[in-house]
Amino acid sequence: MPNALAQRFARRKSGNVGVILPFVPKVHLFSTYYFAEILSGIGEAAKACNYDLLLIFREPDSPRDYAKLYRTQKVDACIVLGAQDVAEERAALRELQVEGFPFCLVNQRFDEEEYLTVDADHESGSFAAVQHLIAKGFKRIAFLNGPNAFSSSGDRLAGYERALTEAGIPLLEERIFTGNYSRKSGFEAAAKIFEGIEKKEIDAVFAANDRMAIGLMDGLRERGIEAGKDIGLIGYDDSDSSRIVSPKLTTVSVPFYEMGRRAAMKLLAEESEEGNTILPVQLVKRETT
Amino acid sequence: MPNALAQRFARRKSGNVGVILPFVPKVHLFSTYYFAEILSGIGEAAKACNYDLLLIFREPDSPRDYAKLYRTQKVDACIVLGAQDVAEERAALRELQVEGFPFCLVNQRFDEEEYLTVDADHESGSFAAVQHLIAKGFKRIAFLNGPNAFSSSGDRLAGYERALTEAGIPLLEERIFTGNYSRKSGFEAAAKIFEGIEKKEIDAVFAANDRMAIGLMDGLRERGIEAGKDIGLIGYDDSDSSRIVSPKLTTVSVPFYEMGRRAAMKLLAEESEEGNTILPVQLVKRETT
DNA sequence: TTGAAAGCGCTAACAT
DNA sequence: ATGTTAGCGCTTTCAA
Repeated sequence: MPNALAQRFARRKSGNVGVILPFVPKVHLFSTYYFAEILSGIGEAAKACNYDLLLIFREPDSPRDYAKLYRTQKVDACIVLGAQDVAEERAALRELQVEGFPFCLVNQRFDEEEYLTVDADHESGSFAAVQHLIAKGFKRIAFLNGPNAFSSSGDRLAGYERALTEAGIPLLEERIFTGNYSRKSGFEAAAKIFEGIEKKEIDAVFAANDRMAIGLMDGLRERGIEAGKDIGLIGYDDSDSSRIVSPKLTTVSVPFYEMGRRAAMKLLAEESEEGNTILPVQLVKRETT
Repeated sequence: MPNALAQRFARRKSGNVGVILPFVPKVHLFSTYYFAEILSGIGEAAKACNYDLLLIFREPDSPRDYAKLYRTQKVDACIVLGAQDVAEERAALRELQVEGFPFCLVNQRFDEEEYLTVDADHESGSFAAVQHLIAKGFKRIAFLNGPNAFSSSGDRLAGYERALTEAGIPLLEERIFTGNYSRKSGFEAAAKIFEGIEKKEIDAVFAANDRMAIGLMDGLRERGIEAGKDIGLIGYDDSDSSRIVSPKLTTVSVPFYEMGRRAAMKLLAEESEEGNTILPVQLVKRETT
């Protein structure tokens, strides 16, 4: 039974793929459907390619020294989850690129850069969601987006705008709200969105993820507004919660598991695709529309 | 910047803690609150002790050769999640013990064995849950348990029995049902439990986890029975879902994060406790009771 | 206190 | 094809 440590040392290959997990304050990290699915997908691919999975928990204070993982030979490649478009992240990723350390981003793009990326088509997903609301007769559609440090937020905004524009519905600044993808931020957005509903300026909401949509549902319910009855509501992710909540949430299904799998494949498989992969998403119609 | 591979090779220490994850068919593994929380807790402790986390995804067909992980020096210690009391598992763990390979079980005990273990007090949790139902005036309390390959299932049964016995309520075999902790199995149990409700033989249900409780809620709703109104219902785990579902589920909160952290500490910290650690759980009263 | 050197268990290059 | 050996980058022991 060969000693993997000696083997890897002699080969100068760690045999590990690192999975870099973002720090999510308060919420224990994996409590989100999102990471869980991606991680499982990565796990499948890694196993198939005979790699081990090293989990890297980022910390809030510590610098993002991703390159160190490669220099110390802890990993041969990394998958970066929850990367954000902020200066420090850009610098850390750029360093990897310059040094030739292989990595792949999941669900995040940096448009000017030529990074390996696996993303989902959030522009189309948002377009389909908003188009569905329009088809259901809603005309004053608000949008509760996430922080724009995530490319998916920009993609969703673009899809929202395109759907409205194609339908000839004016695009109003005051119908766009920003949360941080947490349930709490959705709950808090209910105050302002309720005002809009009262003033007949909002008759439906498209939220950028299920957790915010569910928080919003709760916040509106406290004010006597029932999603699916008094207003239309669509979430995003098709998480377990979207099926459990009542009324059941119309949402957009994202192939997170497959995204994780493909990201790992890009790094580890023999013949792998280059550049950016974009996977399709799908609207799932339920009771809130 | 020292080469960790060379360092570990020279020291004959991998610097890795393995986390052995059970294979859960169909359901992508982490989609459960349970593992997510435990894993985060392990991550915190591992980082504090300067260990890296190696994720080991078990496969359905492959044998449980845990010892190989140590022999090949992939890990220095392991935390076993979702261990089951079946022959193959017992043999694999016994081998680790005999060889002196350190490991810790989470949420599972093997009573005759002296393994390092971190568990929660499910007997007390179940007792409190059933006692609460009794206090609410329910008298014909059914129990939807999980498979008895898990020690927690046995613990919960014991708590259920003790609460009934102390209240002088007869223990009836036909009020005990078995699922497999999946939402689907809860949903399916609704058929038989509905019969019991119809016959006035059941007026409340204690389910061994939230997912089964929620599946049961849905199944009963299809038959016109509303949890919290027509029957009492208690789940277990205090997962996110229990708060999202409506009516909100009364449940038992388990410190999964802390359990993971403590398990890792037992293996990695300088001065660490021996044997079995049992952490308290807490009843969380919500709308279904 | 500082420095030199053997050796960890493999791989890979080379020689047979 | 098969066997031999240097060397991977550290740690640790032992000598100076």
